[in-house]
Parts: sequence; C-alpha cells; structure tokens
Amino acid sequence: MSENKETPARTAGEEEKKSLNFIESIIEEDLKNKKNNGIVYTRFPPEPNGYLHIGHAKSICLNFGLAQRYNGKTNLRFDDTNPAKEEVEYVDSIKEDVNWLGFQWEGEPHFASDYFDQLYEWAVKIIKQGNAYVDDQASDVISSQKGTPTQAGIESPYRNRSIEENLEQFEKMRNGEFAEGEKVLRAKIDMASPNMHMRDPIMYRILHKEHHRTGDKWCIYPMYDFAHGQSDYIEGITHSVCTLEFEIHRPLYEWFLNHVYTEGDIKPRQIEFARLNLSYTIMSKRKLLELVEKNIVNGWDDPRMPTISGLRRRGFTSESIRKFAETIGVAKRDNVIDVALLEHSLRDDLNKKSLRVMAVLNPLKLVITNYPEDQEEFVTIENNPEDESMGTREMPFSREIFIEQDDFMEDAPKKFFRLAPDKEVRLKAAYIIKCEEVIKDSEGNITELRCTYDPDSRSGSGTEASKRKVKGTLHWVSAKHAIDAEVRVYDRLFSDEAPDGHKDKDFKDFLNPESLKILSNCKVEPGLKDAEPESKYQFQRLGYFCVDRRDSKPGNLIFNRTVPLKDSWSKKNK
RNA sequence: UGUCCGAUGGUGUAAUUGGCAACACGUCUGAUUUUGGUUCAGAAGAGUCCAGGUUCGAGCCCUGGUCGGACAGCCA
Repeated sequence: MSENKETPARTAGEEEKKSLNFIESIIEEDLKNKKNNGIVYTRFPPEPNGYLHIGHAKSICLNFGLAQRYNGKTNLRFDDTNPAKEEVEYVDSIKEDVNWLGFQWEGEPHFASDYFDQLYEWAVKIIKQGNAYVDDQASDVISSQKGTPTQAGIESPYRNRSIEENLEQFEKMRNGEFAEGEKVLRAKIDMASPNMHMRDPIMYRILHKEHHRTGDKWCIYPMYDFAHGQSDYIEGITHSVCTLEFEIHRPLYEWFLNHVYTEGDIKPRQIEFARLNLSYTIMSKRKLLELVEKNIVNGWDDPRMPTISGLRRRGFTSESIRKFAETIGVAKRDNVIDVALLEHSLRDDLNKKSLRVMAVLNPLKLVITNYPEDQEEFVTIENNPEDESMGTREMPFSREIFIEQDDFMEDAPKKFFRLAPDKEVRLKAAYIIKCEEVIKDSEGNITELRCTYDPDSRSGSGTEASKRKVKGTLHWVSAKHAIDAEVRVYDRLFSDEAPDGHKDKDFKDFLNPESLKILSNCKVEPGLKDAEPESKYQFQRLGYFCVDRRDSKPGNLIFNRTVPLKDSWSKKNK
C-alpha cells in the first residue's frame, strides 16, 4: 500500500539529503555488492498470541517501509509454532491491524505451520548429518546441565546415540508414542559455548495439543530457533529484521541455516533493532493481557490501550502512526520515546483534516436577556481554518445557549480571558455578550448566567461592532437545538513515566485513576446528529474527538476524546 | 567476574571516503489569531561515557577502562 512518500528521486545537482538508518545502510551495501541478485524481501512475523501494539507498528512500518523504498516485497507470516498460546482471533485481528495501518503484504499470509513438513525433513537431515539427537532426559535435568552464562554445561548421556537410533526415536516422537516432556530433539553443537543458545538447543518438543491450523496432525512442534530462519529461507526473505533480544540467537539462526542451505539460494540475514518503549505506557503483551483479563480495561481495543486497535478506537489516524514511526527512527540503542511525540504526530495530522464543531462537555445555561424569546437565526462558521476548501456551515443561534462551565469564573484572575461578571466575550461566529447576572441555587452553585448581547456585533456582518476585539472567544451551542451526547474523556492509562520500571512495585500500582471520565450530558451542535462511527472532529477549543466505533448508535451518540488541544493556559495555571 | 550489543542536549534520531555537532519533540520568549489551537519569529539547552593514542584535524579510527542492556523456557 502506498505511504504517499515522495519518491526519493535524486536528480543530479539536487542532492537528496535524507540520511539512512543503519538497516538501510546494510541494504544499500548489499545492493551494491549484488547480494541476493539485488532483491529486497522482508517479512513481519508476529506470533498470533495477542493483539498488535504500537511497538509492532514500528516494526511493521520498518519492514514494509524498507521493501517500499527498495522496490521489494513484504510477507506477513504468523509464527505459530506453539499451539498452546495461539488463537485464530489473534490471526484475524493482526491482519486487520496491518491493513488498517495502510500496508498490504505480498500474496496470502504465510504461517510457520505451513512449513512443518519441510522442517521435519530438515530435522531428519540434520540427524543424518550426525548433528542432532533425541534426549530422553527430563526438562529440569536438561536445564541443570545447561550451566550458567559463566559456567560451561555438561553433555547429555544421550548425546552420542547412533544416527539410526536417533532417527527411530524421532519418528516415534512424531508418531505420538511418547508423552509431553518425555523426549526432545536437540542440536548437537557445544555444551561449553560461551553463548547459552548454542549449548545443544532444543529443536523439537512434544506437545499433544490441537493446533489452530494443523489440528492434530502433529504432536511435535519446532522451537522458534529452528523454525524462524528456515521459514525466512523458504520464503526467500533477504533481510530478516527483528528486535534486539534475538541478537544472541543469531549464531544459532546461522547454524541451522548453514545445515540446510543449498548454495546459490537466497540467504536470509538477521538484523536486530531496538524495540520501541513509550513513556507512560507498557508494551509487554503479557501485561496487556493481564489488563484485559482483569477487566482493568474494556478489552484489547479499549481506547486507553497502546494496541493498534485501541489507538484506532481512540481516534488515531493510521497516517499519524506511520509518521510517528518515521520520526522516531531506527537504531540499536535502548530508547524511551516521549508520548508527547506520538501526540504531536496525531495533532499535526488531525489539525489539517478535521472538521471544527461546537460541543459543550459541561454545560452551563446562559440566557441572553435582550434577545427576543421567539427569535432564532443561523450563523456561518468555517469548517476548518486550516483548509478553506472545507467550506462553511450554518449553525442555529437563539436566546438560550450552553457554554462550558470552565469558561465562567465569578472571581476571575486578571489573565482570565473568558466570561466573568461584567465582562465581555465573543461567542464564536456569533455575538459579543456581556455577563450581567449570576444565578445560583440554594447551595450556592451557579446554575445560570444572564447576559446581554450587542446586536451589531454579529460575526462577519461588517459593522464596527463586529470588528471589535474582545479578549476571549467561547464555543457554545444553542440550547433548544443542541443534541445530547456521551463523551468519554480518556487520559493516559498510567500516571508514572515508566510504570514497569520499578523494581519492587507492580505496574498496576501506577494506573491513573482518572484515565476515563464519562460525561453523559454533553451538548453538541445539531449537525452531528448522523455522525458516522469513527468520524473525527475537533471540538472547538477542547480537542479532537471521534465517534466510538463500537458503542455509538444513532440516537445515542458516543464520542471518545482522542487527545486534547495543546493548552498553554491551564498549564501555566497549575 | 563468560558471550553478544550499546553509549551524542530533557527525549529521540543525524553528522556516508576523519573537517570544527544538525533536525524533530519538549521547554521558554515575542508576533499574529473570532480556537489560550494553528502559524510565524526567536531563545535556552550537548562539546559527543572516561583515559590515552594516531592525525594539521577525532563523535567517527586504535588501545584500555566505565556504565547500561540481552542471554541460564521443552515461549516467541
């Protein structure tokens, strides 16, 4: 899918200065050396055991972006070698999320499980080479023989079984003659290797589990290390990009590959980059799953979740996520990106595109006493000052309106540019009003404001009064025309910069108790009546909001606050 | 006292045959503004982990340290 990136067509004389990230440098070097016939083929290989999150988005943009840049292709491959953790629900959500982000993989999605036959054959081949053996020991024994990072391991007593016996045992494993954990197939490498992953790593384990695609055909399943590189090889992947924690697996990746590789074939190369960390956010699938299972959030696509489906439901655009991924870059050092940068890409995109509308979240009734009771009129308002082509629209105005409670203060400080007793303010696109009287209930709560308006001050009328400068401009909505809506005001899920960075505390200790506030008697302008699910708006002076794609129904409008507008006023007055 | 990897403003990322540290976010001014938004103009903020070395010249190269991360699942 197109990313709308201007092609970096470098015309002579006009040096395109775009610098390369380290992966692009590697690729250009490979291209220069005619490696793999000049082909660039990447893949995005999630395990279908959860929903994709913003960290995956970085990887998706990277892998697909690389292929786009170098006229290559990208596969979507599900790394489904562990039937205990994987589900079709996740497969479906992953496909949807990748597409929504704006990318289309080459051909049909691939599955590591498609290669189980081939992988089995290769395992047999490696046994025949004398480089793999069946170990009958229990898991804890094998583990204790592994040694430690600073201490060599010891060899299994089964390490030197004959090839024939290994072949026979492995076949029996496959035929289901053993229970789970009874035997494993191991590569015969080096129990004294300084790299733990090379100490006779397990290639196959017995799992009597139904697989979401192969059903009960198999009861032995390959481990990640034995499956991944070979899957890359089968698919003709040239650059296998993964995160840093696999760096130490690379010698093993290459070891397996070298034992099945045929000269002349494309040989995949593993390249590792630093995964994304975001401030105020957790990225671990395990922890995200915990939030879902404990109902701390409302599902994987809760708008507070960093999942792609959560961000989507929150009101993020895929463009803003792609832009974000491009902005943060790719490198090998650990990093923590400030969420403010994500929010910046979002606002930047939404600012250009979204329709400005009037919505009052916490309504305060305001009566314009000198406006005739039976009168109403339409005022004209621009749809987006950033984009004239979006035109204007008409909005009803009448004697009783609602304004935001925050826009009135009885004892206002000097810098308060909003409404206060005896002060003037402009109602956006309408008139200048002056506050004459404050009505309160018996408990002293302000229930209503009485104002007068200047009939000559109507916006756009051209009169002197219409050009008068007043300090503040308020958004409003006509009381009798406004429609009701529920607004879900979301804030960050965690109140701590690094919720999972505390040694002795659980990440759940840092949940922000105000991450969701439901406002149920909001008033929005009548034009929003038939707003489509997922449509995005700027609520004038408040922020960006979208119609909830799951819960909003005609007649029961529900908006999610995507992100507030930047606010230098409340920041100063904290 | 292992192996692999990393180290540049508050945060990210650049600096591509070694040439006197750039961009973005954030922060702070000021201007414009019928959104306390946007836009515009400007400012502050690092001398590149440390110590040596090579060189006319080092963030880039060499040596030795320091600090941080990953690795001891029949997870991926």
